[in-house]
Amino acid sequence: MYRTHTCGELRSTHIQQTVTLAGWVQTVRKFGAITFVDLRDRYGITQLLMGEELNTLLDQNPLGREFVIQATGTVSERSNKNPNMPTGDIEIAVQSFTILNKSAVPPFTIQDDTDGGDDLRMKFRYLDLRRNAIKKNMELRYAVNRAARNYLHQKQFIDIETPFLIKSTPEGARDFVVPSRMNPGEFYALPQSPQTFKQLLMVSGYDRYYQVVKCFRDEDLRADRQPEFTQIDCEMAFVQQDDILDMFEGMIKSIFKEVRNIDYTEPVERMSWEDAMWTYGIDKPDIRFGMKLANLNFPQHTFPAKQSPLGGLASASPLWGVGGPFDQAETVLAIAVPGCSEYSRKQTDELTEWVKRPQIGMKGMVYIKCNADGTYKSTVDKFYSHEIIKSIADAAGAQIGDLVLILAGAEERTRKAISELRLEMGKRLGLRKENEFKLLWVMDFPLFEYDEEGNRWVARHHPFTSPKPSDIETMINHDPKIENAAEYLKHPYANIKANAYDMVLNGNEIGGGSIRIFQRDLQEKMFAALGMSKDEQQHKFGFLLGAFEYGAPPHGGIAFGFDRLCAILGGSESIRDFIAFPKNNSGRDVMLDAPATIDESQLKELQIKLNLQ
RNA sequence: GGAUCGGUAGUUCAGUUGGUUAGAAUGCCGCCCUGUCACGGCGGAGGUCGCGGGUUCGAGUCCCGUCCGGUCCGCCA
Repeated sequence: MYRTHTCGELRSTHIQQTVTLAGWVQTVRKFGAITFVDLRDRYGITQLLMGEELNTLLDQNPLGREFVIQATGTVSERSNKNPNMPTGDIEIAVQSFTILNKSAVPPFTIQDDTDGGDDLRMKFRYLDLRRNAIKKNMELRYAVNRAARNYLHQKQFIDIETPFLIKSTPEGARDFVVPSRMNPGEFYALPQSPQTFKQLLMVSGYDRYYQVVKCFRDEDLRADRQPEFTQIDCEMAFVQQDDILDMFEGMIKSIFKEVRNIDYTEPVERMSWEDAMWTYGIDKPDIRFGMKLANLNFPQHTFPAKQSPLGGLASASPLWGVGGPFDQAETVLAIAVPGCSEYSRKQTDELTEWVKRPQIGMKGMVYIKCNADGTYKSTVDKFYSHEIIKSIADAAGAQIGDLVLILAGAEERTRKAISELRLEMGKRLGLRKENEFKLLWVMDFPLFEYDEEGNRWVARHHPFTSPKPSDIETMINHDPKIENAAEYLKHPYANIKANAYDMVLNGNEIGGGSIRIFQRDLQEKMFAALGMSKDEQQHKFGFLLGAFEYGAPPHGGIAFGFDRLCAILGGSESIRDFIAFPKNNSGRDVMLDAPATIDESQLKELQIKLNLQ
C-alpha cells in the first residue's frame, strides 16, 4: 500500500497518528537545518516537515518540483498554523521518505496562477490538468454529468448507446468521414448528433431515452466550439412541446441545485423568436438586464405587423432626407444605457471606435445624452429639431441621466451590431453578473431559412422538425419554389413556424430541440421542400421513412451542449478548460500533434490515393 | 475562405525615432539561514529576438513572404 491517507484529509483530530502519504512535490522550502515540503495530490496539499535527522537522506536524494514521493511520519500540530489551507493546522513530522519517481523541471508552474501560456499548457496538458483550476473544472463537469443522469434516471429515461460509425448525410454541418477498409471506396461518417437513432428508438417504444454522447462536426472552431463535443441528448414519445419544456427546465434547475446549490424556483420565461428578435435583436438574449431595443423607423416605432424581424423596412422614414447619418438607412435601432449621460467625449469616441471594429462593422454611432437638467445633447443636433431628438429618446425609453446609443444601416448588420453593443454595455455596467443565472426558452422559430447560394429553403433547425400544426396547411398547399430571390420573404414558407425551442442561459444557447415529424407523408413533404428528390430521400433517409410506416408515436426531444453548460456554470467563456484534452483553434491536438499523416501501407490497405493540392 | 492581434531567456513580458554589450520578474543552479507556507539573503548560468528574403553604413525595431498561436466574420441543419 502506497498511502494510508490522501493529502487533503488530515486534520488536528489525526494528531499523533502515524501516516503514509504519497503525491507530488509542490514546493521545497529549505530553512536552515529543517526543510518544509508541500505534498500535493488530487485531494489537497499537506505540509511535510523534514527535520535535521533527514538531512543526509535529503542530500543524497534531493527533491525537486513534481517529484513523486512517499513519506511516512507522525501527524503533528503546527507551531505556526496556516489558516489559508484546510490542512493548515497540522504537518507530518517525516521519519522516512522514498522518491517513487523523479521529474524534469516542468515548463510552467503547477499553480492556480500559472505562468504558462495557453499554447504551452495544451502541449503539456497532462501537467496542466494537475493544476487546481483545471481540476476543479473536471470535477464540476462530472458533477453536471451526475446531476443530469440522476434526474433523467429518476424520470425513467434510459441511456442507450448509438453508433459512431454511421452514414454521411450532407445536410447541415460537414461530416467527419472514416474510410472503410472492408468496403473499399466507401466511408462511414461520424454522427453530428444521434438524431435519427433516437427517433428510431421512439418508434421502438423506448419512450424516454437519453445519452451523454460525443458528437462530431467538421466546421471551423471558436472559443466555445470544438470539432468533437458532448451533448446531453434526450428524446421522449407521447409528448407535446410543453411537456418537454417542463421536463428539461426541471433538469437544468436540478443541475443548478446539485452543482451550484442554486434554488431556481421561478418558472422559466418563454419568449417567441420574433419577440426575442424585436426586443433584443438576437435569438439568444441575455435577459439578466433590460436595455431593450427601440426601432426608430418612424412613424411606426416598430416593424410593420407581420413582417419578419429580419426583413427590413420598405417605407421611407421621417428621419431621412436631412443629410444626416440616418438617410436611406434600412434600420435605425437604439438602446438607452442607464446613467451614462455624463460620458466624456473620450468615452463616446471610444464606443464609436468599438462599433467600427471589423467584427462589429458599423460606420459610426449616434448618441443622445439625456442631461440632468432635462436638455438633450446629441451628435445629430444640427439635423433634427429638439422635438424629434426628444421623441427618439422617448422611443428608446430613456430617462434623465441616460445615454441613448443609436446605430443605423442595413437591417441584419445593424441588428447584430446593436445586440453586441447592448451586451458590451451590460458588461461594462456590471449588469451581467457572474453569479446570476437567468434561463429563457426561445420558441416558435421559423421552420425554414433561405439559402441565397442555392436559392432554396434549408431547415433552420433540422429536417425532422415539425411545423406548427396551423402551418402544416401552408406547407402542403404551396410550392416551395422561390420565383424571385430578392423577395423570398414574401413566400409563404418564410412565415412557417416550427415546433422548435432553444434554452438560453445568460445569453448562451445551451440546448435546442423540437417536436419531430412522425408521419411519413409530412416528412416526405419536408424533404421535398428542402429540394430532395424522391430518390435522394430514399437513399439518405429511407430507413426513417420506412420506420414511420410501422407505428411511429408522436415524439420530440432536446439536446444540451454539455461542454458549454459546464463552462457557464464554471463562470468561463471558453469551453476548452472544461474538456480534458481539447483541440486548438485549427482543430489540432497539440499534445498528440494530431491530425497526422498515415503510413503508405495504411493508405494502400484502404485503397486511398492522396491528391494534395 | 477572410479580417485582426501576437511570436524576444525555461516561462510571462518590456525593449523609445533603426544606433554601443537586448532587460525585468519568475523559474533553474550554487552558498547561507531551525518555523516557512508567494519564505528570506548573496552569487551564477541562461538569447539563432519564430523562419526566409529585402531596405540600410547599421534591423528585435521598417518592408515582403512564410510558419505557429489567440480572437472574430463566413461556416456551425
